[in-house]
Amino acid sequence: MTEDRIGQTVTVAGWVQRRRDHGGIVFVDVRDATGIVQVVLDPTEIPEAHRLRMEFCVSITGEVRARPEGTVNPDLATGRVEIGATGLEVLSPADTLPFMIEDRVEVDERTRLEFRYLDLRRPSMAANVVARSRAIAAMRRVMDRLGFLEVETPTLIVSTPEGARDLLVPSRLRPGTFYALPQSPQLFKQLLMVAGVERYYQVAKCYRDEDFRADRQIEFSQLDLEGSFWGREEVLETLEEIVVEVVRELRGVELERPFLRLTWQEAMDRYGTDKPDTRFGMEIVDLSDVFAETEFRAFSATLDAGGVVRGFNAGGQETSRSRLDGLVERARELGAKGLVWMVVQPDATLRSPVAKFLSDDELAAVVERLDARPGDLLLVAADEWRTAASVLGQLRVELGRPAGHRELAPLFVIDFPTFEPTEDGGWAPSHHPFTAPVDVDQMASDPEHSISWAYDLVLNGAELGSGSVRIHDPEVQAKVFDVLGIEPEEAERRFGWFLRGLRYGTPPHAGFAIGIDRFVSILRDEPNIRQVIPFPKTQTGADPLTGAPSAVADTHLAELGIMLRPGLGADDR
RNA sequence: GGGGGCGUGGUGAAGUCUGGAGUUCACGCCGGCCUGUCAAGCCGGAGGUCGCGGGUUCAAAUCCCGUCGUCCCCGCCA
Repeated sequence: MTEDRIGQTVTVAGWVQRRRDHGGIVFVDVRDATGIVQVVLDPTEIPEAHRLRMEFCVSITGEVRARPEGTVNPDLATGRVEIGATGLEVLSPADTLPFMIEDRVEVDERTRLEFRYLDLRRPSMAANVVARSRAIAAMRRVMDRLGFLEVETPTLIVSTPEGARDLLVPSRLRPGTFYALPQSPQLFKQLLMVAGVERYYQVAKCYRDEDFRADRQIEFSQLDLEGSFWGREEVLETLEEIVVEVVRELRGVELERPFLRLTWQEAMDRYGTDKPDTRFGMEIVDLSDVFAETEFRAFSATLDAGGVVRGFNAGGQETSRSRLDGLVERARELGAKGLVWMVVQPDATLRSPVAKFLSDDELAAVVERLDARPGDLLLVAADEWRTAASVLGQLRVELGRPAGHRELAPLFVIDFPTFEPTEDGGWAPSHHPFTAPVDVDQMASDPEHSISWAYDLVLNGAELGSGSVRIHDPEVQAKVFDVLGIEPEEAERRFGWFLRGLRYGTPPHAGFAIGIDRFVSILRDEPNIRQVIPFPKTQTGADPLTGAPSAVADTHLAELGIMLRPGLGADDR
């Protein structure tokens, strides 16, 4: 609706974004999915103009004309023209709104979800819907270009008690038994490789019944993909193609390839996390050797016990005593035994509560290692390696993460450990039990140091997804189960249907899954994924719009052979 | 399972610390005036179980206990 339509008679249908009723003349901004245009109504010709209210759905006919001198609105794409109305039809009036359809109003999120259909009319939310669609379209475009087949897998599957809690669906035809909703299409996509599909992808809904977070919902979407005769390189190259295409589509920028790669060990050592945010420095530095001979008990005791002393330069920060005490408190919350702060003075000496316990050489070495300049705040932790890493990593992010996230820093973390220790002294898969170890013999003899062919995609410090080269040899699979303490009988009972499939000529294969909600929310600068999910749930799993989850009729339960335990609070139906 | 923030006309906020009449501001809604606005303006009006329950007090939005809802975080998320 621009100047090239001047003189044309048009009909616009949409919603009343705003009305400005001057009595003798009425201006109405009409909004549809494509934009906003100003309509001018003369109440002497169209008396109904006075009745218009926000969000009425209307159809207006009139002539497009140039706006009079001095009334052009440069903020509007259609601001040089207006429609002189000759006819007005109210297609549907609107009740008084629960909130206004504008971005600048912050509304309680529960209310937004209860009236999500109105919330989605807000420009930024409408743009999120568009962005999500375009992101998925870009993904499909790449997959199609690379010769992938989109294959659907079932959402009512067998429960495999492993990983997250399953969501269960009772079976009517087989009372007392349950389907599970898939946590991912993992095993089905591997069987598609056995089936000879070779290049598979799917935009898949996944379900994990764990507690909610800003970046976690009970149901979410993944771009799931898998390739036969593939190893890690093929997967990572494909991922780069996808990420570059989606970022180009949503941000209009061209990411550099190849993406940065860090091994898991490097990521943990330098950033204290397996999902580093590399948009800023403040890298963590090992100081253990600096304090190898230290007199300072807190450090020497930790080192003697096999721990580490590490720190990072937080740069220029507010260094009031209360702030510094707060950081120490925060470190304790995060599990550290303590935290040592040092503030670099103008003469390059260090102000620190522990300075008097440290030698001049040690202090000088710290300044040098951390490249410290006057005004810098240095944070040092002495602890068991993993604790030191996670505490410093968390503090680094809290002190350094840039506001907003316009920059994009994608990277791959590779060479994940195959296992992580469990509380009872055993081993749990750090990715999943179908992940191929790099060295099978070492995996069996030294599980602690075994590296697997697992990798993550990280964007701005958020885990966008993970994948791995899979085990295609039943012998290797059996050895992994052995390390995990899963007896062959148990493996057969839980995964037999899948393991049988591996015994009929399984091609080597590898794959990945990208979290679509997280990806789009980062590219849209949204602080949580609910903003890019049209109908999300609250932190307690409720949908304020529909009232889900709800109690159901006793007759319905009886049909399923289900009797509820008393006192669950859901029996007030 | 645990820690923290928030809950006040339809919406957003102030008032809560330090108890004293449901008080205030902006938007919306209703009525009136108004022919060039674009967050229109001006005048008038309606609209409340201060989330809910209990307690302390002469008196509770305010203090205490409990509970519900919501958000953030830890645990959890192969």
